[in-house]
Amino acid sequence: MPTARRVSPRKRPSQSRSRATVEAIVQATARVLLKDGYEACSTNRVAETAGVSIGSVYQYFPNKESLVVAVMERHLTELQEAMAARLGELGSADLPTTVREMVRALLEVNRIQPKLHRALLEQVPRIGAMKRLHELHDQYEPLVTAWLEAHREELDLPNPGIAAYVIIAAAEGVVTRVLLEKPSWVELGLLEEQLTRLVLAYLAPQLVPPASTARR
Amino acid sequence: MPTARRVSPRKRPSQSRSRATVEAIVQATARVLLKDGYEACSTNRVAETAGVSIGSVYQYFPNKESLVVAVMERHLTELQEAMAARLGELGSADLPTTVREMVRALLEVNRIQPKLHRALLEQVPRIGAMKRLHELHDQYEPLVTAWLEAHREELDLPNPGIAAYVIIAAAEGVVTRVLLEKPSWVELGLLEEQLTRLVLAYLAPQLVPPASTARR
DNA sequence: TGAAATATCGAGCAATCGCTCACATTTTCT
DNA sequence: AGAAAATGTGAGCGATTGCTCGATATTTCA
Repeated sequence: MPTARRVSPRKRPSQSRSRATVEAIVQATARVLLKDGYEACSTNRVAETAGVSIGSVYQYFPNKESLVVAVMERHLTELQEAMAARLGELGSADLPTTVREMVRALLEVNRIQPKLHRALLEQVPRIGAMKRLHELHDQYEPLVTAWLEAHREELDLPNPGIAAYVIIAAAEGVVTRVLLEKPSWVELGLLEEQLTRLVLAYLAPQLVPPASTARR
Repeated sequence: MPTARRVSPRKRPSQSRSRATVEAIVQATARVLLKDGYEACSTNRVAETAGVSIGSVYQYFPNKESLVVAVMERHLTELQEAMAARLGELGSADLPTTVREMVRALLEVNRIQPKLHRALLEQVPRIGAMKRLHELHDQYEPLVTAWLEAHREELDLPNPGIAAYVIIAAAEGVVTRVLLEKPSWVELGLLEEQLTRLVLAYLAPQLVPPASTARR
């Protein structure tokens, strides 16, 4: 009888040597994804790029998809943590200020590894890997909902849950698109202005200052 | 000397028989895409599903990607035409009414072949095919910009071009996401209400009715 | 009618894919 | 030290991929 059959092909790296291997593999996946896209991101290619044998890849990753998932997982975790940190700093200022702060946080968070972000958005198909992206959204939602509910009367919103969903989806839609198509707008601060107005106006139209007052 | 080498492998179908073949191929591509996803959408599979030999496929399509592009092209053309028709019907009512009409148009248009729409959004990678999707957006933009410019003073917007971009991106972001995640909201009419408010408030905060007035 | 144009066919090629496994090497632990 | 555990290796399997091409069938039209 040969060595016991391995049921789960995935193993956890315990020595520092193997942790470095896993690290190299994940980074290589990101690099290939960035340089040549998803279709070209074959397991053999990743192994070669990582300077590691294909066998080693399959010691820690059960299949091809899990490579991409790992990259996405990392990136999104980074975004999540950055966002959580920014939201934690949020004081109890008035509504316009708070909204602006949140918008600013969203914008800054979306500037972490923008090329990778773009590649992941544009290239990766399959809900399997993509689902994680929605989780990011799902994590903002209860926070925003709670915040809206706390200010329910002040805002007079019929349904905070739906409102939270709408503003998150709208903000993310705009940010994602602008980052892909008009990245310079972010630099110019145009986006911050417009997004703040979009969200604030939806939540509390009466608090929106006249447009001509807008900075720049 | 053998038959002249064909430079472009794509041929235009001239007889009705071949037009039917092309039709069958495009429909088969859509069907496979829908049923088994992008990865499973191989050329051989498409040919088989279309009830046509693989050779016939390559008479009219230069490569695999062009199959998916053809499907996307068709679908988006359909959406574009529907949208153009709806926008053409737009009367010269007041702002809130007009915005609501446009939102309604956007929602209805997005209900054309929703399953295919979803499959294309979720599955298809590669900017090559995806680029066409942005063109749809790009086509709304000048229309909305022009409309905003025509009502410039009434709205007091510093930059109609940016405003158009923002509301289109926001609306599309929300619609796309809701259609994928909460399709029932569309049926309930919730989305129409919220989107109208989102856009109207951004454009003219003073025209937004109190939230408690909202229907339902 | 019959030759040219158009269309269809499908066996099969070269390349690549994801992935396995028997074995070699390094590290850990007693 | 040496056994056991962890890690690394890469030739290569079987399947599939996108796609070609010579042969055949159908349509067009003078």
